[in-house]
Amino acid sequence: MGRAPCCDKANVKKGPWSPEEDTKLKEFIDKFGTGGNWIALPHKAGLKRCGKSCRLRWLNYLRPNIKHGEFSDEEDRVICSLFATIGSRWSIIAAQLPGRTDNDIKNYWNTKLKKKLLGIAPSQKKSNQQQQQQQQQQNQQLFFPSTPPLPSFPQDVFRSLLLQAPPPPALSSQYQISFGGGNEQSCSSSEISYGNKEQQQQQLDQYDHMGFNDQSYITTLYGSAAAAAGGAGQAWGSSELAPLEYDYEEIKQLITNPSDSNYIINSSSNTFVDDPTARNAARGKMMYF
DNA sequence: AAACGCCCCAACCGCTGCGTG
DNA sequence: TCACGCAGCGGTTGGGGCGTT
Repeated sequence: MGRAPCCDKANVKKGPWSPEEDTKLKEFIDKFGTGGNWIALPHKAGLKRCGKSCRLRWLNYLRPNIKHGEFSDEEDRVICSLFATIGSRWSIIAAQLPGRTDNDIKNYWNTKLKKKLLGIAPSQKKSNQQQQQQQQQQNQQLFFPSTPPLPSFPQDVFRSLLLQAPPPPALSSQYQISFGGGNEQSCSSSEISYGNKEQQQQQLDQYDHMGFNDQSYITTLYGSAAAAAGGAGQAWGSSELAPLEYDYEEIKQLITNPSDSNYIINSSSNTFVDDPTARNAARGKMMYF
């Protein structure tokens, strides 16, 4: 049996909000707040809407200081760098952009920024096959994005470094492998280089089989390193974003000196914590793409 | 002017995690 | 420990707007 519906679907209005409904909702919340109970709010406010719908309308449109309109280059940069690091965690990304909502950013990414990054002109007519090819290219590029521009790394040298890196003794072997990073939560600069060579080699082989290459690993590390440098040990919300301009020597340092711990973003407190459970959970999402 | 197709975005849907009894 | 209810989140959808034919 499924979950009980949050409201009586037959008696709630759906679709676009009218100005009158907006006014009712805004005036009610201005006066009484949400009371921490969105389900009860529409009834109290005299709205024939589902509580979830009210919440969404308030958060995405009515609440104060919402910023609409064009995204700046700086906002683009923040979105790109965070997407490269944590993937489609829109709420976390939105927390870095005052006035922007997760929905806004998600829409902006899906409709504009992604295409902008990939250099896709709008309204290009494509066959199904072309569309499939483009989708594959997009998947490959987006999880290992190339913006901001990545330095060029010698692939064989990187693989060699990766396999030679010493495992930090404190870490349990079951958490030692972490490739990806494009859409998982782990944000350690050096966890990619940790321990167990056999498992690492297996993972490398697996990624090779999936069509990723060593440049992808570099890209992954690049994103993770930026996040770790900017946020490790600090409250995520208050940390300055790290510059992304790591050169090869810096990346090499990060790989060969795995001195910091593994950090996972704690999504409720927006802090970095060393949490094996969370890390393991994040790992489960790694192959999602 | 009409038809068509694409784009964008507000809103919805369903899932997950957390708090509570 | 379990079930339940809720808030929050991310993916998806539908329809209006707009450009093109």
